[in-house]
Amino acid sequence: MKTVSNVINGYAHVSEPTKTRVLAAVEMIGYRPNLSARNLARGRSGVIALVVPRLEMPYFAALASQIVDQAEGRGWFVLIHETGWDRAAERAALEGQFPQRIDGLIVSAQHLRRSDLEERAATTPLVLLGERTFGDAAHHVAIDNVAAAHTAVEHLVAQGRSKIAMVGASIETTDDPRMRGYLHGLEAAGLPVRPELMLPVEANSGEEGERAIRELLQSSSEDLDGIFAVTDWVALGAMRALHLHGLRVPEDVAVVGFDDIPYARAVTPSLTTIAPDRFALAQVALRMLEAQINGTDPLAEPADRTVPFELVVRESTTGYRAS
Amino acid sequence: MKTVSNVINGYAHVSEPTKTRVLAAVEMIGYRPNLSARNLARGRSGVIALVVPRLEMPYFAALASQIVDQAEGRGWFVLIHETGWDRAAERAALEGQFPQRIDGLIVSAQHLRRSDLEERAATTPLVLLGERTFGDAAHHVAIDNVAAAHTAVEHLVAQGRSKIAMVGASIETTDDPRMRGYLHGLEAAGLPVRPELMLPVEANSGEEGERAIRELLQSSSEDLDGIFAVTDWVALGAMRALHLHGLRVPEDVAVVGFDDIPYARAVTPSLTTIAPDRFALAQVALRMLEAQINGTDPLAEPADRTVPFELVVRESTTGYRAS
DNA sequence: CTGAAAGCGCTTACAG
DNA sequence: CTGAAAGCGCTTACAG
Repeated sequence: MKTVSNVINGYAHVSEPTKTRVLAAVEMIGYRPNLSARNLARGRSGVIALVVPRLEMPYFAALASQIVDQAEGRGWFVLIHETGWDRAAERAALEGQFPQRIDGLIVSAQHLRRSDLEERAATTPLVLLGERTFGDAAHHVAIDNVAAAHTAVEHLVAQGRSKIAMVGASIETTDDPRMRGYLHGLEAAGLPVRPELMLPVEANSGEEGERAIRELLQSSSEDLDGIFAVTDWVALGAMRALHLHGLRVPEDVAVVGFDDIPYARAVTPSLTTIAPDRFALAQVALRMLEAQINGTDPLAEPADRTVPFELVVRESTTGYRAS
Repeated sequence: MKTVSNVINGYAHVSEPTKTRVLAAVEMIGYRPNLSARNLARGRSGVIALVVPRLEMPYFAALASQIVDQAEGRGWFVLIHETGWDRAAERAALEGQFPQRIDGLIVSAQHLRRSDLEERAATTPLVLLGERTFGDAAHHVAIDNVAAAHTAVEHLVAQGRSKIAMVGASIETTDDPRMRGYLHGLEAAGLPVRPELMLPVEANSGEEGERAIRELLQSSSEDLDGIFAVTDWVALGAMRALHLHGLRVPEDVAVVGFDDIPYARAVTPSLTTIAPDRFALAQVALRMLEAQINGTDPLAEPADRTVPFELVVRESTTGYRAS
């Protein structure tokens, strides 16, 4: 019994011939472990939860797709749970209020604050995703958002743009990393910071992006030639406002988005954007979770980990090529 | 023991006072059943698989989102599995080759044939989703695709369009329901069928949609004024080709898509499309699966079920309204 | 290195 | 209507 278990679980201390015999038997009868039983015996559920605002949003769908794939390899199931951008729902998820016991939790938080994490009662292993960092309050994985935003602005400057607006929901927060990257980018190019081009919106939606740009264009100062949108979705809205105002992309105004959702390459003009390395994001998040669950490094402090990103240049900044 | 179990599972034959006492105790100690143990005892895994080509595609993400939500209410987990549009992967999924035992299977098939179902060895309860029907070879849920395509064409005709192309991957199949709806639509309007406007593509992708329309425009007969695309994704590609050719949507050519993915309302112009009732789709699929799993109607023949759809009219057919 | 035994938390005949 | 007992398929000290 124990020997077979040792072989199945890849533990040491099994003689080579015995191992071979066990494996042959496994092969012959087509044995596959019953995960319910294993989890019952181990006191685990075998399930991790992935909490996202809305699975329907392509960025989260793509992320979920990566996590599902990679979790499968570890014998974990992924319970996908949606918060609908609601802070209360995010806090509830933090406390592990699921219809099923959960071994770990990956949360893509939108509204969570540091205090939410400090007040957290649940001890379920947790990894946070997303733009905001929480210092040592939780394990966290993301791209370097400051550098990414800087890169986006740098690219706009390289296209000869100098009046570059930024649109996004988190813009009023002084320490928002993407805004800091935007400011660094302007500074590095020797461009002045123009507060009237910093456009905060209620939410990172297409509707809000459209409204922000429309209002800017309708106001007196119409002289912008570049837009950095904090998500592709916002960028699509911005492009709609430009179009309705009779401005061409990129001839009049160049646009850069963020996320590289599938539609970024399907729209006309296709969208230049920041593409996070989603595979790495999923991989690192799962590793951090695994380490916590197995207690591999129980003393390890919560850490911020960074994964690569890439600027994908498309038509919204460089125009149409001959086809 | 048995009594508590009866109460928890909502079985009959428990006296009212006893029931109240049990429930009070449950409440007090915060008892929640351990699903691993329950499933082990019941000989189930508590997991159903949802097989889709690619979760990243917004249509499937939206569908998955519905199914995940509604499955949760039944105490089921959803294992999401991707086939990458590969027929072999779809067949493998049919045989239940998962890393975990599965109680049931919902498959959104792209390339499956009737023979694949007839040859199926696995007996895991199965519900198929998608355009194609399989007669009595399997349980199946979908919208009435013939009627939906007919509605799309009818709408184009109502906008004064008469030279209406259809673009899609399944178009060469004579019995493709959307093509039949397209033909009915033309016939009902007294319009001639013009084979040169029926554009088959390799896959329902943006790239293919774009290529098909570009080639049509480059050929001699340039006189089209309407396009019915079998998916929104294909429609986006078609709009790109029109744009690059200097044609305006909808002034020169009106476009109708299919699926109502989130981006249909974010693009410029926003896309008129067929919106399947996704909630109903998920609901019916789960009910059919549940009936099979519980053997509620073991004698029931596999059945085709239909759920509602709706035409959502947007700018790609009626133009921009004053904002 | 390996076997026998207990136990994980449920469900389900089986008595009563 | 309700309790005692066995069993679901694993894992894990515990002997040897």
